[in-house]
Amino acid sequence: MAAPDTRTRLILAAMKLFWEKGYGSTSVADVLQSARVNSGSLYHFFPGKQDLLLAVLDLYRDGIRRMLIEPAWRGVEDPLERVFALLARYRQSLADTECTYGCPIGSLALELHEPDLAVRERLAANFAAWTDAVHECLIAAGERLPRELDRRELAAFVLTGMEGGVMQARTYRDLSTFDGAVRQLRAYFDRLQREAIPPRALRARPPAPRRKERR
Amino acid sequence: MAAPDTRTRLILAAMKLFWEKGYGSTSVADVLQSARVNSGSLYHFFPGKQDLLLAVLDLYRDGIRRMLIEPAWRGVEDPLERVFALLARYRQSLADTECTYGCPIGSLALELHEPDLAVRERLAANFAAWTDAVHECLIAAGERLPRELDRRELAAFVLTGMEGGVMQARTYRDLSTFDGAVRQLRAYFDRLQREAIPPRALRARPPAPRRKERR
DNA sequence: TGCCGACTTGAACAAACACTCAAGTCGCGC
DNA sequence: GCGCGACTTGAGTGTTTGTTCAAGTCGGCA
Repeated sequence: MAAPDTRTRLILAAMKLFWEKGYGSTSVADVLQSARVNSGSLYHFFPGKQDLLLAVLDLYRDGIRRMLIEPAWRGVEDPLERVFALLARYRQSLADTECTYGCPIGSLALELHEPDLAVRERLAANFAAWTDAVHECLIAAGERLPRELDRRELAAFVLTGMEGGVMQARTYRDLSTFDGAVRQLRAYFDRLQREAIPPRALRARPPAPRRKERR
Repeated sequence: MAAPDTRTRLILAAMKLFWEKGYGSTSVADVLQSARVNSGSLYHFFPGKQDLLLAVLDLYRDGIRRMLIEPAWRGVEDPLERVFALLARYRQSLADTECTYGCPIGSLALELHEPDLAVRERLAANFAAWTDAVHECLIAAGERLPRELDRRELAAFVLTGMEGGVMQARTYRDLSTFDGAVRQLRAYFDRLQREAIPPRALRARPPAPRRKERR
């Protein structure tokens, strides 16, 4: 593992700090210190602090598959379980940090009230990439979900549930609302599946398709 | 309407600015200018900026019934429709501001990464008051929902859906994800209700709910 | 060897920040 | 009229902010 060059060191340091402290509360000096870089170098690579944020958001987006989604799906084949495996990953992140760090994109999305178009576009791209992954699962689930169900809308709703759950978990410093949100989401999925089962095949569907069953 | 005194003028100005720009991006000078107050007066009433935030959060909490929930429920008697009337109010707020201002509490909850206990407690109290209102509705719905349903958990899930929907609406600058989240939430509620209907009374439930009905 | 452009260094900058304070105004009880 | 405490005034505090820049290092190429 070669030592990362200055530019990526800056992006990685900014990524970490924006996640931990938010964008506004992270000073350029913080980033410089954490990356062990002088200010001149930063401004050699980036016109300003906001462009550093753009690079961070681009890195999130480019790495969302390899760093987030694929690890979450490893060992989970059932497409609907993959949706919940993704949520479990966020639960783990909350648990590891005593409910302080949740979804970096969501935090930034609500923190930034002055919405430079470039920033908003990248936030949206990150949300879209996340939603796409869930959407794939819902499509792969095929007829286990009602035919007339809007799968894209449901995928976005899963993101909604994750972000809202993370927000409450962080505020209460307690995982139980996050768990409750996941449980309600699962209850909804269960009902959708029950409804989608064609009557003649009722017996053919065991309660849990594969892997561990949890409620 | 008497002119508000200095203290409340400060709180109201801060409330507006924190909503529009967030806490970190609102300077004390902004508040002073907007409230037409000198800095000495502010520090006569409040030890510091954060205590101003505490006062704002207390005001939100104290006014949540009169200013938010009761207006949303006016003219809506059906308890389950009241849940969606509350969501409709947030939709209106997003629509009125071109999807820039959503839920002030949610924004603050994700913006503040350094979580002074006092601030977090008030954020939590605001969430709890909101959830309580929805909880009341779910209890008032009585047997229209499954008996074994955890009504408190579902109430928190409604908040989850609202906050997540607001977050995406703001990011995409588009109401459609918010609407989609509400639609999915309604689909879940519909299924819960359908399931709760005792079989012998199946014919007694018309598609559109009116006031509370006997089973 | 000499030169050039890519990159680094770190002091310096003005603006913005939250906050302080000595001086002053004002209404009210005596 | 007097004194006192509540409140106001606004210039001033020191610090932190994002950003600039002249000077320097260094590797590769002619």
